[in-house]
Amino acid sequence: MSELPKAYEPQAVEKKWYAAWLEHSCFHADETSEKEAYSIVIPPPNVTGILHLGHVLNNTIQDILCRRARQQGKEVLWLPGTDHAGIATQTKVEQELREKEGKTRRDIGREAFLERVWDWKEKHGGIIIQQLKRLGCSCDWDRERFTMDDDYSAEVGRVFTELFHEGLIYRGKRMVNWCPVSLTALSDEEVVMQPQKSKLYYMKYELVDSPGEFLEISTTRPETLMGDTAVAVNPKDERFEHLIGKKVRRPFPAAEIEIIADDHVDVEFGTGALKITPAHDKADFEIGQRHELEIIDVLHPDGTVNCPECPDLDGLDRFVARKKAAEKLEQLGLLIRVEEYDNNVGFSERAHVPIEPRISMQWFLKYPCVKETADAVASGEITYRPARWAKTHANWMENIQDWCISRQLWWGHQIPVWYRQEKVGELQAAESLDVSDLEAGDIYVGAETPDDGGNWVRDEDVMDTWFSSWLWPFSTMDEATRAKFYPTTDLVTGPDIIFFWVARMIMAGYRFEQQLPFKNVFFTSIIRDLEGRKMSKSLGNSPDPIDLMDQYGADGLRFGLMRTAPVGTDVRFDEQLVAEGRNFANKLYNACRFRQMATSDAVGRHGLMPSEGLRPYHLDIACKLDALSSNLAKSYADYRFNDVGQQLYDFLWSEFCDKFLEAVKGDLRDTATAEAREVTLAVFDAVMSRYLQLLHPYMPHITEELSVRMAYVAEGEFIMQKVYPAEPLVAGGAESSSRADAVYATAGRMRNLKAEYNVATRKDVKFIIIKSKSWLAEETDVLGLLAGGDVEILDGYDAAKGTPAAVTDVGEVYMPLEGLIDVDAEKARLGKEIAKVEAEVKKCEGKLSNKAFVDRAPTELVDREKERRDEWAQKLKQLEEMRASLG
RNA sequence: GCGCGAUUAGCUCAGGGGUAGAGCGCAUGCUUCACACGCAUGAUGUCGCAGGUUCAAAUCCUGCAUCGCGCACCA
Repeated sequence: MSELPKAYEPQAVEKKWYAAWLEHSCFHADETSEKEAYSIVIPPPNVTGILHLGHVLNNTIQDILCRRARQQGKEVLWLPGTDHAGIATQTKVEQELREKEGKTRRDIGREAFLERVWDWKEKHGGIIIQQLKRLGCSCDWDRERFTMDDDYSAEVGRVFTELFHEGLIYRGKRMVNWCPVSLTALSDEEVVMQPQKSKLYYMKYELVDSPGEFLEISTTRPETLMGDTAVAVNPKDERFEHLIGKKVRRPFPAAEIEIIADDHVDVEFGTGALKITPAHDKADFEIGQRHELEIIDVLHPDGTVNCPECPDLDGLDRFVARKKAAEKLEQLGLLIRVEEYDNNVGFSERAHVPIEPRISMQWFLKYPCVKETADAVASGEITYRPARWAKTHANWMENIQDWCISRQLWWGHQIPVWYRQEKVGELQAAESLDVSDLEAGDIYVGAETPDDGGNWVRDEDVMDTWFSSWLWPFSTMDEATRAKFYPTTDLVTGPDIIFFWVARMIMAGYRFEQQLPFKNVFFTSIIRDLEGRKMSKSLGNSPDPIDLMDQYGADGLRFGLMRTAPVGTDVRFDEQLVAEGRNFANKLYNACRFRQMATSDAVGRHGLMPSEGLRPYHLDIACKLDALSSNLAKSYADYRFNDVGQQLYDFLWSEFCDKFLEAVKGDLRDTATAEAREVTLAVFDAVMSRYLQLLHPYMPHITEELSVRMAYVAEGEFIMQKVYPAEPLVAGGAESSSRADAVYATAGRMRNLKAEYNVATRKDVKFIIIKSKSWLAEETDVLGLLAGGDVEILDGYDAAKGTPAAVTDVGEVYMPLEGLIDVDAEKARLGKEIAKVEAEVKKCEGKLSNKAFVDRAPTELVDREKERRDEWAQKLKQLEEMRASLG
């Protein structure tokens, strides 16, 4: 080890250990194990996805939980896989097809197109998996699943069939969110509202009965005017009361439409009169249903106008048509004015274009087990962390609407419904295929084509991708695995998919497995850039995790991200954090390198503390290691990962390196006695071997590397498989700790003195200590080492006037400096210090003279305050004496 | 509109009824034989604003402000 470079180089090390873990099946979960089960299913990333920082955070947390569970002796299953991501994947392949061959999917046909998607999947599907491996994820890759694996697909079909026969899945012509780019229906959850700068057009329709009289109407969508079948006013609106039931002229195509009264109309908004286009607006559709209005669809699926009666509009894109329609109104003298108007418009989450409310034939699901799902979270049977997300969950469950599960795509699980061929033409022509319209013998729902010899055609639609992901926690497991590992223990995911995924999985768990799918859900933070913006490709503010790993190592990235990832709020990502992670790895590496330079003998391979020759520093660091271990357990119990990281950091850097290693440095030099060296090496090893285990979940690679190099694990063993010992390293040891702490604190004061008098840090100085603690003589060697000087204990000391001095926990410290003594300077310095201490005394006294405090605060608090006052007063007295001695 | 977060050092963030914390950055000094991805020392805060509860509030309560996020939307 001594021949290794000064700085830790993670790249080769990380690669080596990941390969070794894989080779030895360290990640494989044994379903026949007797050990307690711990399981997580990965939130399957899109098969075409590329790793981003959100994935890194999310999967690092899962890996930490899994590695920690292994250290607790559990049988761990982390089940990985990918999601077919219907729209995203299909869009990508279609785009490629268009760019390379200038063809659409319809040009090549369903079968050929699907072949292409599978090819694409084979080619690109493995990327994100490789990236997760690079990060160190300890998934059971033998169990890797894909949502379109044959058996998984079979499960999806089975579930559909079951729910259909139960009456929960139905087909109907409804108003859905239609994406004019993807040409498919979307669920409500796939629509994102975005504020828009729109225009509000004020126009007027002439009254049929009173030519020359007009009703003023405001709208943002003049291009759907051709589909208007009524104008609505509020029945309570006195302005229009006399018009209800009368007719107005729709300008184009010319028609007479009725003025109706409906409560939905807001009297305050616009002119108070609302044009009703039942085919192109959800609210209008409902009003239309109430008043039995005709539904005129004036848009094609791709968002272009479908209105042959208006040739100048027909075929135009909806936004072009909007301007054109406004122009037409103006020419007709029917446009009053146009106002700028800010409103919210629903956009397709994937295609980033405004969705079009559209009536179409779709499959819907009435959610099963709604009550169980709401109750499970409300009652705490399933724990949401942070807890506030439970409210979001409850909110959604209350307002739940039927789920549109069909998509007009090809890539996905095809709806397992067959129609009798002869009926199809009829049905398609009629465009009114309600299930109720079909004779029982004309429709078949099931896995295979009915084999009655008839001609059957399959429903062309596929299912929403989430309709397969909601089965993920159990459909990914075979029977034996399910028996051992279901329900899973933890789920780690983003709060943005509570509706899409988490709540639906709970429903599916109850409905199909009669059990909740997981016990705890941990919602990760959303990672933002330093300006607080969401990471996105278009902004280019999303650092590539692979670059970061190249630069800082996977361990550095993991540690840096985890140390700052707050519980429950967004994270502002700063690359500096990752650099700190790398620096930390380097610090650890060098601490071990230091030990190996002293001797490559692994004195402490047995991991026990020596029973003899221990000094306070040895016991102190062992005590602190034990404290660290139990404090980490508390933080883990609350899923406070940032806390865990911070504690791991502080222990190694402040306690182990800055204090312990500096204190025992002398023991590792050639000048030390063999015994001292043995003890120190053994303590180093005992503490470090455990510390590496504690750090392992956060930095798996470097801890494995060091454990093996330092022989903390036997040949062929891995730290990742080693159970953390139940017994603490030391029992008690508090006395040693306080003695060590006093020495560390005093050394600090002595260094202060040197700094204040501009004595070079490295220059050895002679210190005199009087009125010292009885045990101090045993520790002067270490004190001198830490402070950089020699320490002499005297009964009394007649200090030259102006000698720098300080009052410490172990006695009065003097730093005689020949030629540097300046009475005035020392007086001034002491004066400052006295002022500080005086202020402290006053503070304490003020508090203690407050009768209310003394009477009403807890006694131990008052006592503590008194103690503190006495200590300060004592110190003050000593300091004043020193100043007095200066004359 | 309804709901939920956040507001602490220049930056990123911990903390939490009883002495304001870390890392980075900054200043000064160190090529000290583990580490400059380092060591030592130091400076830096009306804990968003205003009330209230309390012996005691940065912390609990109420209101407000600013930023952010959900949900619902009026064409």
